[in-house]
Amino acid sequence: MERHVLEAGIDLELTMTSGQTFNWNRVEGDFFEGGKEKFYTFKKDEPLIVEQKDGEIIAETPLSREEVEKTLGIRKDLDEIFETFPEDERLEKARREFSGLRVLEDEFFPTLVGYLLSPQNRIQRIKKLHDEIAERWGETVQFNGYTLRKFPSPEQLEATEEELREIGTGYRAPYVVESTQKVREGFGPEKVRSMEYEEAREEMKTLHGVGDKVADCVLLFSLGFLEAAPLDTWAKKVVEQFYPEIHASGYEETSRNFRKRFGNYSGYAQEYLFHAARNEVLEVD
DNA sequence: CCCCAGGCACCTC
DNA sequence: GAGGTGCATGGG
Repeated sequence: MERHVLEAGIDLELTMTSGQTFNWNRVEGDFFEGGKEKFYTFKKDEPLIVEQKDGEIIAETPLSREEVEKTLGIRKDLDEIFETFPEDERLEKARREFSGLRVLEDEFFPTLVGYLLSPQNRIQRIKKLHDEIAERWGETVQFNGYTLRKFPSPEQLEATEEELREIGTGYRAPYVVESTQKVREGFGPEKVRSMEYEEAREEMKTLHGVGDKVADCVLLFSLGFLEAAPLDTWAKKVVEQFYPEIHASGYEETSRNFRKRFGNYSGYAQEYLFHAARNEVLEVD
């Protein structure tokens, strides 16, 4: 893969395709679309933020480091983050291989729905289902001659369980129906954000379809909890194989051990290890 | 036909 | 809290 690392130390291509986000789309070779009226282009190797309103482009701004970071929700230098980790050859190897991989802070609701669809599913298929929901319930956005769909708001996503099953969500359909209902009724990210991490995870788990792992994903990828380390099948394999002293019988205890070892940016450690394992830079099993 | 995929809810004990 | 089971769907 051709790498293009921005001045801010972000490899957008790598980050957007790493499996953490379902909210961004490639429009043509070099475009990504966000959930808002903002778009990115790398045309002529000049990264731009393109902002528009009602289909009209109102601003094309060269990507300054600050703007990139603000728009993507990145608040911390990668160097500073890695400095907080203990000496670790696997993390260092992963970083050499995937430098520029960052953790984004996406919008809460689209992220929540994405991970509600994630249990026992493939990443590509989660993305497909996420797009299908946008297609059926989201409003259209015109951009530079393209017609795109935004992911629906909780109010717009008035889908029945049967309708969601029709598009192939399977047994996860009621997760989306019931959790969307709770968000409409006031379950909001603000309250969760104000909590301490472990309390926030418990709060997230009051939503139907949100267990430990999905809670950690939503906390890490949309609510700014960089200590949240989702222990998915890949992370578990890495832990069992390379960090047996961290491994415990239950999710909660393993999570505690993981955070004890890797600290306040455990989410980053997980993301690099996850990516390394999934791409066979770390050989598991 | 089989097995598996960013797990979860629900049920026991 | 720990441990087992059923679960929709699609791809290999």
